Amino acid sequence: MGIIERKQSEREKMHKLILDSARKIFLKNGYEQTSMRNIATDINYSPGSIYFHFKDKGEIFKELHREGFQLLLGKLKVLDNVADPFERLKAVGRVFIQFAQENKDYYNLMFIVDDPGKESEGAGFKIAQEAIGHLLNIVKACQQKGRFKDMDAEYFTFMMLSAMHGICALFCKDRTASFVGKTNEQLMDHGYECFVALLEKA
Amino acid sequence: MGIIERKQSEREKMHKLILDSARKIFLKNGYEQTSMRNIATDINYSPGSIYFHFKDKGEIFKELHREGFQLLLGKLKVLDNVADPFERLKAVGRVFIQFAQENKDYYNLMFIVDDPGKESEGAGFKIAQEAIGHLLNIVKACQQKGRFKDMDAEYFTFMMLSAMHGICALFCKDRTASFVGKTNEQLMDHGYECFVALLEKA
DNA sequence: TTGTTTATTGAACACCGTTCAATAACTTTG
DNA sequence: CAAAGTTATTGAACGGTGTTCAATAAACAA
Repeated sequence: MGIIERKQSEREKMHKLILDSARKIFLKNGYEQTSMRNIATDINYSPGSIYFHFKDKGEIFKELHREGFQLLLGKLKVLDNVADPFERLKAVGRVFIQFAQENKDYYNLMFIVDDPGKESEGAGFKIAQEAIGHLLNIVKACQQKGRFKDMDAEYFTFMMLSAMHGICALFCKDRTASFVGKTNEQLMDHGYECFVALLEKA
Repeated sequence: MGIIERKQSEREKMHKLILDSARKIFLKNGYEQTSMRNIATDINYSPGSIYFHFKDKGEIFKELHREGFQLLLGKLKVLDNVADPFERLKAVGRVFIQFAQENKDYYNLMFIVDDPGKESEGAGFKIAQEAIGHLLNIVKACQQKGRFKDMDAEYFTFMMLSAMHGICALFCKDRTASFVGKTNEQLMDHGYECFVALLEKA
């Protein structure tokens, strides 16, 4: 019976329609500045209708949150081809920062905006953990090649992530204005190269 | 005529009353989760009255934002006694992170919550710039003693700040759950020591 | 006492996320 | 085909938000 399948596909179409509009508006105006009515108006639907397809605003957030991580992970996966683990580590940082530059709003959603749902739960948490595990493995591979031998791998990974996130977070919140005469991109790129210079001496 | 002075002092008293209540509620529930009506109720005033003393919610934010920076700067100033610039630099980071741990909500207000007012403007911006200039000077002093000689002082400062902020931002947003079996404080403290270890080798 | 400035009020406006009874559209059953 | 049932959609309504503003009270100056 192809009827329930058609029903299903129509529900999926509606799901996608809402999500596409939400993505567009979320990434333009930010999560807080986007209302359910904005989305509803955009797709010519009633506000209440969205709640038939999504439990609440946080549910839409979660889906976009996951999207963002998949996008980032996809870009990081390419680096598996880089044979030397230290080169891979440095490249991860560069790709991470580039991702933030090119997807400022996804980045906000993923790392900065308050998680409306409960933390440490759901697919979003799992995928974040996957990303961290990935980074941790690279660090350990570096150590097996003799780098960062005297460091705890987990704390070192956390520190790496913090440094990269710090750069991106200041960028996303435009807290870079105090460095006059330098563009955001200059600060981020050269700032990261400073960090890499430290790594290279360790 | 002491009358206009009394008037003035009463206006200041009211200003303080609102600010005290706002601080209490902001730092407990967060900026977004605090309403003008919450504040008004707390001090037994009408919602509209607040607008006689503050332009809008963002104006209150700005004042607390400034407070936070003054608190932080006060703690950093103590470190002027540390003679060796590199020791001073390392201590700045430790104090910064400690500040975030002890004043999570101020930290949020200062570095994470969206600035409701226009950026790069007003006293808050000036004080932030002062803090950065302070850090920059320490970095330059380190360079004069032979450290970080091959680095650009400004980019290096930005990188330092990013690393510290990254640690604190992950903490403030509880994005640390993916590191199982470690407390926030452990991650922050040991993570920072990892970073210091890098600095020491440079 | 009258006029003027200053401070306070609370209703009102336009928005928000969310709920829900009503309803329309479509599918299944009798 | 008609009745019953399921599914999707609606828009009003609820309680909340930041903010404005005419009315008002209080304190001062003339």
